[in-house]
Amino acid sequence: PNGPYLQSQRREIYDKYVRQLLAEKRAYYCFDTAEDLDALREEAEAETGGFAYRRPDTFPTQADAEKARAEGRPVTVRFAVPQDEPLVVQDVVRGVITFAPGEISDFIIQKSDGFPTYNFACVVDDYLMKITHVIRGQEHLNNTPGQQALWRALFPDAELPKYAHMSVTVSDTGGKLSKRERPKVLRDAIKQMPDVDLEKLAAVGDITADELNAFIKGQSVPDMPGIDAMAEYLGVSLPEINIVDFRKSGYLPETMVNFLALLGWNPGDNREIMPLPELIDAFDLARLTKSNSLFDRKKLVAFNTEHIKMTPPERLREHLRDYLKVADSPVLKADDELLARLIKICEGARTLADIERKSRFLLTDAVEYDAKAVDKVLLKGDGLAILAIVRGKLAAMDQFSEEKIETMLRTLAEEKQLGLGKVAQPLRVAICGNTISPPIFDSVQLLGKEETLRRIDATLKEFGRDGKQHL
RNA sequence: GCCCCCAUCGUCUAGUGGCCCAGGACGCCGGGUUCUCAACCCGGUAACAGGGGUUCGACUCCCCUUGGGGGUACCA
Repeated sequence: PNGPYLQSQRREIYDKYVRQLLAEKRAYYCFDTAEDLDALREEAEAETGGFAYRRPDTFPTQADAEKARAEGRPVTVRFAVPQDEPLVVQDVVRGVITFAPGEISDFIIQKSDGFPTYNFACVVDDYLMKITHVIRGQEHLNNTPGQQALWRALFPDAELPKYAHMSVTVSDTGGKLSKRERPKVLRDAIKQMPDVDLEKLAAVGDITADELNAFIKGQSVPDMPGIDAMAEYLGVSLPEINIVDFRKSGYLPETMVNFLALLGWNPGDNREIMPLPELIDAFDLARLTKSNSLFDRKKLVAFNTEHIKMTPPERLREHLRDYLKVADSPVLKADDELLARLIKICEGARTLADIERKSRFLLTDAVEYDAKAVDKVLLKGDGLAILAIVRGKLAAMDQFSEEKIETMLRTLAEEKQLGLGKVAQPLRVAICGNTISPPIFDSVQLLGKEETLRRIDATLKEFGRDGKQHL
């Protein structure tokens, strides 16, 4: 009810408060160009102190401002920050923080294009929108004394909102967890690949060869879609940073909320894995942590495993479907019933991507053989011979249920005095091309008798000398 | 450079002067279970950054050092 919420639509509101400050001599016009300010900063640096804008003894008048504007000089408005006493910030997580007089210098509240700066707009907005708590990252702590001084000048009778400055989540490579990490990883990867086709790569990223070159040299960064496309083309996996990255990697929304909540906060007991309602109930501003935290992806995966286990089946199915859409997976063809079944037999999966990976073979026609798996399971030892026997047994079955398939395979293994693995693995590689799949009995049953036999035959033909070797 | 914040196992953290030769979780290591990958079960490893104070007693309070992070824009 306090809108409009677009800054461009709130210009009159901000202007009103700027005029008020100007009239009260708590703000003043400035006509410095960018070059002027650069020079001032350089000067200040030479004197080893920090830069502080020097307030003029007498403030320019409205007429001065109009004249400057007419002459084409930039006109900005600065807030005259109270300099007679320290600025004290009361922070919910950090307590009392004192900034010495002079530490916060007069900052711009209205830009030369007439727009308010963030530090001004947020104060006006917080007041008008009746904000009670300002909860943000530590990077804003140094803005706070200025903002609060502004609040007191503008709304002396109104109580300040509560301020809570949270710790920052840092990356294992040092510094804030930042979007810039993705391009950086890609750039380093490209440098490691001497014979990459740069022309093709630029085309994939939808940028020019020059732009790609500048990117590799570290002079510029293309937009994210381009970065993503190039990474995919090169087979480089980028660290997840944006929330969509985590979605694409198969993490549940519940996992992200839970994990992120525990970075810089804890409930005070040993609880970690919590469903959303419990999390909300347990949350308390007073338990925010002061020190920075590092984003540990291994622990994230563990959290996701737990959340996949505790999410109700129907809900998990919806999450899976969302994931499959994002991943553009062939498994998307599966109906609700099949998806539910896949979730069930993939029990213990760590991410939705795990489920997808294991289920793929059911929804694709061509089997992609993993060379290592074929070599180890089929070519070395009696894999092919056993597979031929299994084929015969499967072909002879009239009831094709998981139970019957299990009984058959176990009996066969016993007869041949082999571990079940010796019998199951060749079959697994034959139907899905690698050694990773749901339990073999379910896998075979879901594939169906006809298709299973077809794939076994194709495998025997592809890798067997005559396809009729015997044990 | 200057200003601000922070400092317990590898990581996230519990701990607010005696309950702590420091608890939990993830990881890691070892073992068990097992048709693959996971999951699961059992066990283990591992920390109060350093130095000064204060106190009968410091992980806990104070100071310094060191280290990490943030800010230093007519960006948000």
